[in-house]
Amino acid sequence: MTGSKLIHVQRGNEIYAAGEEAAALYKVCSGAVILFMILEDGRRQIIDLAGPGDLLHFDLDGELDHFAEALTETELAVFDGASALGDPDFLPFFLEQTRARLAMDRRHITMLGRKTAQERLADFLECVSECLGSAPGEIDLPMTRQQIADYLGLTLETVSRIFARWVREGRLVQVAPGQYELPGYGLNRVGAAIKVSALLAA
Amino acid sequence: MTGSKLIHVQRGNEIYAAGEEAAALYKVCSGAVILFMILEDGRRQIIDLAGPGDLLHFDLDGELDHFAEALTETELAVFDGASALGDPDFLPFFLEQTRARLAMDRRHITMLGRKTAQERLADFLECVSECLGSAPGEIDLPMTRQQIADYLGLTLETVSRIFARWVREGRLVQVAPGQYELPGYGLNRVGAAIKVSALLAA
DNA sequence: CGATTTTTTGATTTCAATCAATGTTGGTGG
DNA sequence: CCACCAACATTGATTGAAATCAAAAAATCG
Repeated sequence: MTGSKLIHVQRGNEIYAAGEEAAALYKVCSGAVILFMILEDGRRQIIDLAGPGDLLHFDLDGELDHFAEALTETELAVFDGASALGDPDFLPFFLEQTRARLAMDRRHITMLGRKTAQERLADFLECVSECLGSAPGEIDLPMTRQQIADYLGLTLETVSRIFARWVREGRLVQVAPGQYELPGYGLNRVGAAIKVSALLAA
Repeated sequence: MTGSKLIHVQRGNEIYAAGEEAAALYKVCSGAVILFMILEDGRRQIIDLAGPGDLLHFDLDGELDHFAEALTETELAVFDGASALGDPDFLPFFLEQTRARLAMDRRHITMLGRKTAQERLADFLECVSECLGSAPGEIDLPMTRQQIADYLGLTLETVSRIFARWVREGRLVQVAPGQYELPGYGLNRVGAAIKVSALLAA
């Protein structure tokens, strides 16, 4: 990336805050980032997860309307958006990123508006396994119950209960803290997608 | 718009469907459009409202993932996105539109994930009064209860009950079918924004 | 190892969904 | 013009999924 500099952010640290002037664009090189909004009374909603290759926001000026925080130790390329858009190589990447982010957000809206707690968590695990890319059938979850709940529009207790139920019913195996596995996945490793539907089956 | 043609769509008619190849971009000239997704079992979520000046989608190729339908009689400019992006006047407009749409979607996510039914409806009325621009303090609502519910992630009964309660409590006045007014608005017409907070006050 | 954070689990409540009529409105044709 | 019909909206009774309240248990960290 021309004219970019690299920064490191530790787990849990803020990258930018709502209200800050949008001065730079950020691209994730390694690690994972959560983007979120906070209501006046403290209610929090995580908007998006960003992994390697993703841009965090697309604002070239004005105030940012959301917060960004490192979920794990994260390396970011920081650069000036206005000048980068002059680069003919950068523009298609920028457009594709915004398009992809809009598609993610549309899915997120549909999930929050119309899906049950269990469906949301299943969708989320599928999304995480793609997005933060672990081996197929395995899920690497560097998030607390509260963070998952804030992404899904639920409470941490509800998230905890659903995990507990799936593990109790043998639909999900916890191999380590923050690491889960879908049992019997070896049998149907047809594609890359995790068969999260198995989590919901009656 | 260079190389564009105008089309008319009647209220309730489909503009495009999910699964269609993204061949053209659409800009609303007059009227209003809803964008929505439908789950396999028929649950529907309205993603966005588009009014005059708005682009409906931003996909230059690939399959569209959502539906677009005219809410009122609508006039649309249809044009080729790929060639329009070559136009140096068009690019900034396109970028600003995607940015604005992302901001709307983030607010929508936060609303669906973290707000109560009443807060959602109040937010929605505020959004509609800006977006489909009626006079300040007045709200023009060309949508059925079901459509409002599908935007807010609620049922039509819940939406109906909240309207009924606000009208009963004198927080909202129905001047005509689909037309509401905030009473006492003349006193605080400080800015352009409707004081929806009055709807929620204890 | 102690202290703090995070997670689990249980009991109870609550908001909105669901189920079920009834009432309105607007368009159409007699 | 009015009667009829089909959408659309309201209202009530009841249920239900997830939130809230409240401890205990487990994991993480210095």
